[in-house]
Amino acid sequence: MAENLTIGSLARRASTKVQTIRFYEQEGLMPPPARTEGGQRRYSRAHADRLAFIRHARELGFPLDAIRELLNLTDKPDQSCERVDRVARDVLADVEAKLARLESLRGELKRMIRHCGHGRVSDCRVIKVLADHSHSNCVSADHAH
Amino acid sequence: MAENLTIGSLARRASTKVQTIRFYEQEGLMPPPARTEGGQRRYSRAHADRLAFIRHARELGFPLDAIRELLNLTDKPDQSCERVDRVARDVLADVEAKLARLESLRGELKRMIRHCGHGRVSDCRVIKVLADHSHSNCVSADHAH
DNA sequence: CTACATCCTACAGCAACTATAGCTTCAAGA
DNA sequence: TCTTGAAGCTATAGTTGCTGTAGGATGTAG
Repeated sequence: MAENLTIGSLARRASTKVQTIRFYEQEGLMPPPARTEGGQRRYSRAHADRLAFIRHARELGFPLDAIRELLNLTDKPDQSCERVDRVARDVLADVEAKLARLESLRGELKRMIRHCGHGRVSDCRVIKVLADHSHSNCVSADHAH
Repeated sequence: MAENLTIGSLARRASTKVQTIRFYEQEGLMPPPARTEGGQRRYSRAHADRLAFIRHARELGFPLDAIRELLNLTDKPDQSCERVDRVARDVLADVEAKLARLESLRGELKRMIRHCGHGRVSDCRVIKVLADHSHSNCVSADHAH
């Protein structure tokens, strides 16, 4: 069951766009499926599973290169999963770095907005902070000079 | 003082690349500067200030379109700064949305890595979670079906 | 006056898709 | 069987915000 899926129904199942699936094929992440006589793609269950794997990894922030590596590793099930662990840890480190940066941005944005005088542009605190960053207004450390 | 800056020295002051400045000019964010007879750009203090404004806003996560709007608003200093406030709040909302998403990703990645058995790929928990998302392993709500 | 850093334009490339144009195929109803 | 309309096909360009490169011109210090 669920053999011979068209690209459209596969896309609906995976909550992706048709073009994304073709893009993954072009990038070597999805193997080329069977074709009808007229040249249309027909997918098997294995394809659907692979696409689900890719999408879930993408949702977790894995870049396509990392996913490619994970997919290669699953083809060698007897290896140690050290590399898999490594890839996942790299993604986690990346996510944590982004979090730290965004948290500091949030702080500065909130401060900026809180001090907005709601008057005229010429007195606007938001504009002043953006203009005078190097002089005084910026407290956060991660992008000071 | 600080008139007639070359593009290179302006870039050094603003911690940007030369190409980035040319890119901002092309995008209409930086006004075209004076040129020498030979065609090289020479920048004034006003240019340096404007570039600093752009860079600081970028560091805070403002997209170029938003920066364009802010720059237009600073040319009309008598208007209410309501729009400025709005732009800043939009950026903050965007930052907070990204934070929420990354926090949930971090949780799932950590759980995944913690459960990795450090054995063979065929038993790897990380791979299993990525493959079986739809079935059971995923607890987070924001991307469950 | 020569050497060398810096400048110029124009264009390609990055990530990960997304959208469009212009055409063909498939499947279901009459 | 024929027709119609949805969905498929390829190829290419666009998105964001730059960054890098090629191939040449300019500016300035010694």
